[in-house]
Amino acid sequence: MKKTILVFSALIVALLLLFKLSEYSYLSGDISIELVIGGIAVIFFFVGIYINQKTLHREKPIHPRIDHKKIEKLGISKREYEVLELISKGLSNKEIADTLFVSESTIKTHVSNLLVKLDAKRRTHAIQKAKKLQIISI
Amino acid sequence: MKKTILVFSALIVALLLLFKLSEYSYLSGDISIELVIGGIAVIFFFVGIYINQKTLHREKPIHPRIDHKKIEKLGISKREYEVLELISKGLSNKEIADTLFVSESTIKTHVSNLLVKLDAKRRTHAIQKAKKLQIISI
DNA sequence: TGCTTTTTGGTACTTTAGTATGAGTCCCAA
DNA sequence: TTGGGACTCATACTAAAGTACCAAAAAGCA
Repeated sequence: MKKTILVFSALIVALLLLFKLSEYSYLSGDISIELVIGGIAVIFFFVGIYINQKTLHREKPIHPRIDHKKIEKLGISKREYEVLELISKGLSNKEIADTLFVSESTIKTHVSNLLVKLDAKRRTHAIQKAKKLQIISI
Repeated sequence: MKKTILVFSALIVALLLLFKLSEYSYLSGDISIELVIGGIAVIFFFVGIYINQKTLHREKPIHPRIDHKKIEKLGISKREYEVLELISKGLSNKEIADTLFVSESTIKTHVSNLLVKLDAKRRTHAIQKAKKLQIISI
């Protein structure tokens, strides 16, 4: 955040300096107005690229986004989704049960429902399908 | 590619138009030169962002590659790796056996060895670990 | 050619996973 | 207040998965 403010402050200063420069250049007749404008255009073009690069680098890791609409469409409930996430982390039914403070029977029910909803034969298959549907972010 | 050429052509045209506009505006005295330059700066700033956005989107999918050196380091053999890939696709031992034209016993042996080498408790855990180690590309 | 690793396969078990079915609780909307 | 969905849990099985141990081809290598 602080860096962003600094960059924008620098930009404003640069802009003001360019104003003065262009004014001076034009009045003195050394440089044509077209060159000044072209130069400014090029400079700000690359400044835009630079700024975008910097901000994008922090958004990249967020890239694997989950398709919440698809989860809804498949009729996967909140609890079932939690189970799905833990399955994808490689936990057993017992471990998932302990994590969510419920019995293993409950987890088995959730898993069975998940397999139907994801049209998967096994939990590994469910992982692969969920990943393909961009429902989970492995 | 064609789109890129179109965009750049449009940019050049826009630049030329701006030249003429600025010239006219300045001579007629309707708009101050500062405003023209400022406008151009802002426009090209966002054009830079736009261009960068477009080009970056095509570089993103190239990201997931597999670390062959890590596979070697873990002592995973060629056949074991094939099995690992099929596990990650959600196949059962029997299905893997049929795919590779060997018996299910053989696959069980391979899977057991894989679990030891990947330090995983289950096949789902193995998938997660292999993904984290960038050994497979789910 | 002898030695090692890989790949293959088997038997015998134990442990997880997954299915089917039924049922109780809670909450929310009609 | 009643019906439906979500969550919970249990029993009883069946089906995979995984372990342990052994052993023999096949492939690679020195």
